[in-house]
Amino acid sequence: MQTIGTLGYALLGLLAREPLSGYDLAQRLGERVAFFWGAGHSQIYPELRKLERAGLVSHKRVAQKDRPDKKVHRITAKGRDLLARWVTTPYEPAPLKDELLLRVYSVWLAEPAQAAALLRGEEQRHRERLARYRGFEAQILEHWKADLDDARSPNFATWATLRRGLEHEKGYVAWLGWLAGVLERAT
Amino acid sequence: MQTIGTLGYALLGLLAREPLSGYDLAQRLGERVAFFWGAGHSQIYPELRKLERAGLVSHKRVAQKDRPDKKVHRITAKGRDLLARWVTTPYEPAPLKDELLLRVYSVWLAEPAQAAALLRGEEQRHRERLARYRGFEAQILEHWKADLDDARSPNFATWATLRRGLEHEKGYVAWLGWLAGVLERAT
DNA sequence: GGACGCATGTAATAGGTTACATGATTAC
DNA sequence: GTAATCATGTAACCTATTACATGCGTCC
Repeated sequence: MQTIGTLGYALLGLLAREPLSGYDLAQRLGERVAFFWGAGHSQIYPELRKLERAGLVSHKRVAQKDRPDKKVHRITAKGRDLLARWVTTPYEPAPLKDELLLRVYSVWLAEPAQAAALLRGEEQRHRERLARYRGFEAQILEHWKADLDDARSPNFATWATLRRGLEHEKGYVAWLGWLAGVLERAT
Repeated sequence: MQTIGTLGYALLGLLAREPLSGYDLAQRLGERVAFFWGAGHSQIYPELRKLERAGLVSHKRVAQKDRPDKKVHRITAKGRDLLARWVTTPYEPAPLKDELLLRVYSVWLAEPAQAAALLRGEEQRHRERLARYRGFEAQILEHWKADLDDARSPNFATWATLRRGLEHEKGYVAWLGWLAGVLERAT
């Protein structure tokens, strides 16, 4: 029995909610769920084959009119069990990596005005992300209100991760605004 | 001319402040500066050789009594220039990866009590990290007060990254406490 | 004698990104 | 025709982790 990696659990976590094609999975890991994991399609397709060989997912080819065929992947009972057990497995956090913070660590060597411009651009990027997350939040509060105190509901779990994403973006925007302001005043 | 990667800039960023051995660099990237980057010694030693071949750092062997010799690395003028230019180079953020968030995304499949226990453990870990960062903050406010409004000072840059680290840990602790509470009440 | 901290490296493997590759259909 | 979206894959390369490997000195 081969051990499955974090990407595998990311795919299983998405498939535990709904059957999806490799393309769909790549969309979610490239854009929508991007506040806690990410992957490109070139990593996803081979990983799906691996999960299938391990009996954790199965697929069915589905013909579509007006579009190419797709392979719809479904999680198996075995896959669901493995995923459920993984959630509470003891864990060591990976060191977090943030290239922008790393750049700021050396910002004292750069022109303050140039650095401030870069940071204002990032502030804008994170404001947009925050707005997008607030949009998700509004939809959740509108459609899933009843699930938000039910720990057994997938919608509750989505809500929980989104709350963290929202706080992260809020804090990041505030920090970027503060730092850009300091650098602008230093010119 | 070879292009240098993010790890290379992490090492240059540390060496721009003070000369350090490979061992020292590994300490900082494994523990102290860990709120924005990380690396193990097996990655650091080869990378230092690479930076040296590119003329960005130089080293000098220093004998010590009671301890093995060490190689003290120093950034060159060329290295400092490259680092300063990199800081304001246009950049695309890497998707962030947080395995704990990924687990929470599937928490609806797990026993709430077990999940809550894992989260309380993480809450404790982050509380400790927060306390450590507050200790750094106290030292900075005591010794570097005069530098904190000088954008050209390395101490200002350290302070700026630490502020982000503090906010990150505060937000994480609050979120973990909230989520663990919800899961405990669901038992 | 054994564990621990200092100090430096290499080798094997796993994980991830970028580029290559193909092909259908729809909208402009 | 040509760009965009849907859809699936492979190959080459780079990055990062884990394990292997060595050796001195101090403390218990």
